[in-house]
Amino acid sequence: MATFARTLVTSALPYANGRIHIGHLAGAYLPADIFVRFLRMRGKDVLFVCGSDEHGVPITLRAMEEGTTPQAVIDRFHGENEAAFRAAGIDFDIYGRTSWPEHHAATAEFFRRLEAGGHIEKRTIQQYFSTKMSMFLPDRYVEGTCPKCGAANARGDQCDACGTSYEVTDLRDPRSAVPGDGSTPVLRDSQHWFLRLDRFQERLGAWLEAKTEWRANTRGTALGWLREGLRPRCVTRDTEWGVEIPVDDPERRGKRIYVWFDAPIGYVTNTRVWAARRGAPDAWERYWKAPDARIVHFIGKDNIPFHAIIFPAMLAGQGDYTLPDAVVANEYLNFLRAGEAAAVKFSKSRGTVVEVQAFVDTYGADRMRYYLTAIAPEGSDSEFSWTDFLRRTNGELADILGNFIHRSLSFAVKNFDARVPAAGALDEAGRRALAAVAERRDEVGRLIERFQFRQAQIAMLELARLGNRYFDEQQPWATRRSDPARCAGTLHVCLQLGAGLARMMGPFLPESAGRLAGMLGVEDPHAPGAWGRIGEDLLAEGAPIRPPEILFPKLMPEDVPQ
RNA sequence: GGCGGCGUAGCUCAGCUGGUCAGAGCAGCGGAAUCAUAAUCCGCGUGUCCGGGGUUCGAAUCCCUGCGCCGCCA
Repeated sequence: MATFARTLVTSALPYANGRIHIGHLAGAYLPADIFVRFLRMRGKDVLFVCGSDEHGVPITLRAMEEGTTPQAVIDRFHGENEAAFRAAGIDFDIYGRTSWPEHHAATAEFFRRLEAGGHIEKRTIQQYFSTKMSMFLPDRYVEGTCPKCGAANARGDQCDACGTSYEVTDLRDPRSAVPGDGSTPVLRDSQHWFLRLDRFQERLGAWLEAKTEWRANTRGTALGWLREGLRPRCVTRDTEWGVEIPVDDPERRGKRIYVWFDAPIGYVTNTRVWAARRGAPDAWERYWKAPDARIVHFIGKDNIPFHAIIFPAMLAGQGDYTLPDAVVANEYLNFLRAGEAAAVKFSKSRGTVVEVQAFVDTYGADRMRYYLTAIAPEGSDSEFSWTDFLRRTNGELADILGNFIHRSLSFAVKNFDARVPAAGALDEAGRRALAAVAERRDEVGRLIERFQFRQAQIAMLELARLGNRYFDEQQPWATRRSDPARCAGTLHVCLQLGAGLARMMGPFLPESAGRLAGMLGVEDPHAPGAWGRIGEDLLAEGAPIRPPEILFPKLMPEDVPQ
């Protein structure tokens, strides 16, 4: 892997018309946070950017349903989601908003430069218009009768009954599906602006071909688009809620830039705002325009085309921006209800949503982080279930990791006067155990660099398994009387393993890592460069240690739903 | 309809560019130990690597095809 002077990490901007749930977290935020914490611990220059995506028709519809304004909707969910991320230990450098004036300015700048380069052009299309609501209707807000099978309630562009797809204009008996509307729409001409993706076919092709290390789902989907041939894509919509189209043209009235065009620019905006707040207004360019910086996007699989094709084309069209080095897309996390065979999507209406804030409030951030990383949908969809959550957090976090820490600290506190015992002359087993710390560190690091967080966490836990095995084999409870010096050496090694674990836990379990470091009296695991010091002897002989608190109290079956 | 991903032991999953790749964890069975959150450790896995063809000296790993699941696009 090439080395970079700086890394910009982004997580998909959550849409500000609802609260984030653990499926979102597992897909685009937690993996990114682990990656970022790891890089920081290695002393790297890394910036982690996210924020709310606050434009688009769904927000206006939600406002209509609730009898409030779009602004009220986004204010509420921006605040709630930012708080939820903080509670989950997701450590953004900035959590911005696409409603910021800075963002409207940045988006306008993107648009103008694309237009100046001939990459955006105006076209006329035909579209349904609701005279009752005085608005053009996106395809998804038109319903009618399927032109093929005659089923009622077919969607605008596809029939759920027979699976046929068609143009919205082929639908029979169309009617508006906008809440409170239901009228029959009429076709009208409409002017819109199109991004000439086709002009970037070659550049994107060359760029993607080189990305052989990307995950199969991401690269496959993007290459599929290229094989099909890129086509011009409409980047404006008929809505009053969004960034104004920066053209001197009366046709722009009642229209705004498509939310999917402006949302990824939010990454840029938020970086710029971050820089401005630090009093270094140009610092953002060191992440977006520097050849020695890399950009890494974390997203869900539904976002692949936007991050692997459309946004890169927009960046390429600016002239001086760097294209993403990696786009890391996860599949979906589904919800498996107790007693049911098949998992379902997280859905508020079906009562299968587990919201982040509520989860953290009940079980703590690290338990949630551990489990969501353990079941992360990296290669294919995966399932969340409460019984599995119970089993894994108890059986792995509490029993393997937590108990190793606890038995080691307890033993040292009781038998060695709460001080780090002397290593003495370590035998082969002791030396091997200590050497394993650096080996695990390198393995975990390799896996994180490859975005294999699930495996990385397993590799971290391996160190605790190894510690338990060592503890059992050395039987310090027996050597305590028969060979006190050897017993001291054993515990010395175990505590060193604990100190290594405290740091190695940092990216995955930040809160517990800090607590453990406190018990052992070692440096903050998140200190820059701390990762490289894993495996060094951290604990001085005779240094005081604190009586252990239980890191992960076990959960009882009645502690989880159902 | 087109495209992409996935389909490996009861469960959750590793297996990159073909040759100790047939594996790990959990569950289950047997045993050891008792420092510790009744927590740990050791031993035991004859699975059509979704089906069918093909390439090859040799394929879970490449190609074709069929089936199933998920998603995207139109």
